[in-house]
Amino acid sequence: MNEYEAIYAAVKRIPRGRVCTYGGVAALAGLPGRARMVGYALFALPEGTRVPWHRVINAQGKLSLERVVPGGGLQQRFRLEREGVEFDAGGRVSLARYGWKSTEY
DNA sequence: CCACTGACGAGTG
DNA sequence: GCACTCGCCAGTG
Repeated sequence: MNEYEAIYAAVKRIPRGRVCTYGGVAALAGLPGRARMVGYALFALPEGTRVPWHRVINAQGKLSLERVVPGGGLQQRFRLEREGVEFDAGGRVSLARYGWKSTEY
């Protein structure tokens, strides 16, 4: 299994209605400290690959997709809200409430 | 081989 | 809470 697949597998473990940080996904994938690799892998995510990528956000509770394509974060936000994840006035997610840890579930 | 870039994180001011 | 810097490492030219 290459590192990308390991990352995808880690993302698939995130329960519905929860979110995980890039660093968290990296750790689950066995790539501690390689948060950027997670972002790189998700950027190169082939369409058709069933991965809940929208549940992956940065440590600040923001949607990083917005950095790449302004406006693209709306789609991610909609998907999360549809799962019951709430956003604050700043458009950020409370990791204290929705952050997922591998020890749970 | 080198320089630069990037869905990031942690530390600093 | 925000802006900046540095460390991280695969891709790209």
